[in-house]
Amino acid sequence: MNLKELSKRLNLSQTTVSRALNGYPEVNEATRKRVTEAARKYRYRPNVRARTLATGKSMSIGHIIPMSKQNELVNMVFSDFIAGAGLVYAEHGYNMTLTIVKDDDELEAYRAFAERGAVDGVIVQAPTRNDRRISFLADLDIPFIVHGRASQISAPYGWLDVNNKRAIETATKHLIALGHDRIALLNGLETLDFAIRRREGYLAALDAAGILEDASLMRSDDMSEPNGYEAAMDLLAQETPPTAFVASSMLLALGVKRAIEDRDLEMGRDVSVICFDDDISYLPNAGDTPLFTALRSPVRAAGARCASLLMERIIAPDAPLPNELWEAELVHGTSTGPGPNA
Amino acid sequence: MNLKELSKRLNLSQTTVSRALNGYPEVNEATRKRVTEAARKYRYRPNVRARTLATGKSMSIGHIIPMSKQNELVNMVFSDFIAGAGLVYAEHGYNMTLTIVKDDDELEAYRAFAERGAVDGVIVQAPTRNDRRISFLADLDIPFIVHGRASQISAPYGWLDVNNKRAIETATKHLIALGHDRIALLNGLETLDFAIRRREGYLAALDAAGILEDASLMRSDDMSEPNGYEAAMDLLAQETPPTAFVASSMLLALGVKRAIEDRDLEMGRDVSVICFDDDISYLPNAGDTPLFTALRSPVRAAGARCASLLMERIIAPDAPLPNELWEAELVHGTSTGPGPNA
DNA sequence: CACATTTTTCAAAGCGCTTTGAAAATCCGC
DNA sequence: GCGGATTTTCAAAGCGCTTTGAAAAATGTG
Repeated sequence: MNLKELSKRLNLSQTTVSRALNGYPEVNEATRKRVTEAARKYRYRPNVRARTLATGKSMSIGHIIPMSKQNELVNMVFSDFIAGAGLVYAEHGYNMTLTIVKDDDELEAYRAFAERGAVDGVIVQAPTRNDRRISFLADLDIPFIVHGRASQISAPYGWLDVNNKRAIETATKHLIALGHDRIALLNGLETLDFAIRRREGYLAALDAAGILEDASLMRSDDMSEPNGYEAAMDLLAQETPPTAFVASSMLLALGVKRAIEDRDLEMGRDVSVICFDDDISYLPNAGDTPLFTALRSPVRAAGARCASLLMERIIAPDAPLPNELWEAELVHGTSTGPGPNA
Repeated sequence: MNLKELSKRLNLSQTTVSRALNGYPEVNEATRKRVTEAARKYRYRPNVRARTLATGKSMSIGHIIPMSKQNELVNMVFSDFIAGAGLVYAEHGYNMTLTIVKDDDELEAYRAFAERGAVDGVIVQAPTRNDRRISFLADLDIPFIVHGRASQISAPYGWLDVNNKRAIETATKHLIALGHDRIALLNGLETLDFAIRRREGYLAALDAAGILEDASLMRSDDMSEPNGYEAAMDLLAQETPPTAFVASSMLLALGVKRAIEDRDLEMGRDVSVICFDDDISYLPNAGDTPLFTALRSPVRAAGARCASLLMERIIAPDAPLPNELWEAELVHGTSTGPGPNA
């Protein structure tokens, strides 16, 4: 059943039927009722392809997930992020167009989205320092919101970020206050902006305490459990192993925990661990006393908020660009305890 | 730059330009070259909305992710599944339309996809015993593939499933062979078909060994780490605690592991754990000797295969419905050891 | 009741492509 | 160099909606 048939059945023009259904004021309430009832009766549903062509809006938001050949892992954070975003889209009548691309094709995928009119806006995730996507999208003139920031980009753009530097600075200071001074950093890939900021936070805390940085205590890799394990095993095997770890994700921290146990040590007593916690729904660091002492910032909420900001940008493209910096919250778990200087 | 402008620039009709670009044979190679070059030069990209309207195909596959109010967790398996599927879609020029819906709106979301022509096919995940979506989609006459099966549905439909019963039967038999007879089952929600099959496998193995089933040893809940922990803590506190666990996911197994350690026991020595392993990329149970003894079946590969099957169905809707049953592979890890009867 | 206003409905154009059916151009053999 | 076959190009219709600008109907006013 399409509009033509429906309007024929009703002895009305397509115009009137369309307007009745879309809530335009210039239609008699009696006929509107007649139309909506007929629409229900005949199960009329406007064809979305025709509608998007006519309106010029695709009512869809693009998310592009790059998948590298080296690190085949799709960020686990991602699924919670889109869960948050997706619900907001739905509330606004939008849906989400997801594209998984090999790394090299990434920019091209954004361009395809924009120039072919496939989506009305996009979300950029995990920006690098000087992320090419940002100016690229600005040139394409498509609304977008960055989850994170690209510190080397000066031109304004809309973003929502966690204060990664302060979060990790707080984490590190917490360990220092507990009496640790050999503190390892297991960071994410430092091509990513957030990882760089986290390192800065780590270094700032050491510096404030007069602790010299030690390159051998800093690692940077994909934030998977095995990588956390490997790095921790390696570090714990040093002559003077670290007494504490700052991990950039809960998965890394789980790897560290496994390494600690493998060496017959106890987490929270022999070795302290603090991590950044994205508050993933199926891997929660929860309870009255959570497993890990952590800096928590829920990624699902961030997804929802990014979606809202994007919706607003689409509605009002000339409004000032939103910039939001969220603070992570320190939660006390069982993974930290007094260090050698306590 | 749209088709009209481009063809004007080239002094050709829209027909010819369109055909040249879409590789139709009835166009002179010389003009085709001229057209493709001009298209590149002017960065012409066909508008996807207009194209989908004209062709009647949306070139998009729908995935619907329900999010319950009770258990707010988005299945973790899901993100690896779509990573596999997404790449296959891309190869075929399709992309993925994702909708996150509250539970109640789920069927309606499928209907919207189908009747509004938003997608050319859908994937159904995590079917229940008598999943309403299957007949619903069959009625809507839209190509679909089910990841899993709905055992109470007799009408044919396309599916790809893991032999869940045999996998868990093998797992349980493995534990029995090791000398265990008090074996707990931590299952997923038994509204889901795969969970029911897994329980059947568990019971079949017990039965074959003449072990009486014990309802107090069987749990069923969301497959999250905390649920695994809670269930295991509870079970290990019984007068005669189980000496082995069959866990329906690696997250549950991780929870079990934590519980075992909390009770100062050692996994693989005091208590054995075997799990179903979806081989999630960022939470791998890998290495020469993986942490968990497990029945492994990679979910990303399943996603890719489901996508392929769906592409085939779209191309040839009258071909026989594909049904594929995959066997899980037993991998030996450190989490199992001899039981009391060894 | 005639006229101006407002409300309601309509026919037709347009969104940017693909595709049909026909016309124009080219080619071929004799 | 001519008629027929073939290759190449084209104008126009159509996909199913929304939206514009105008007409028709209803309402109000003096």
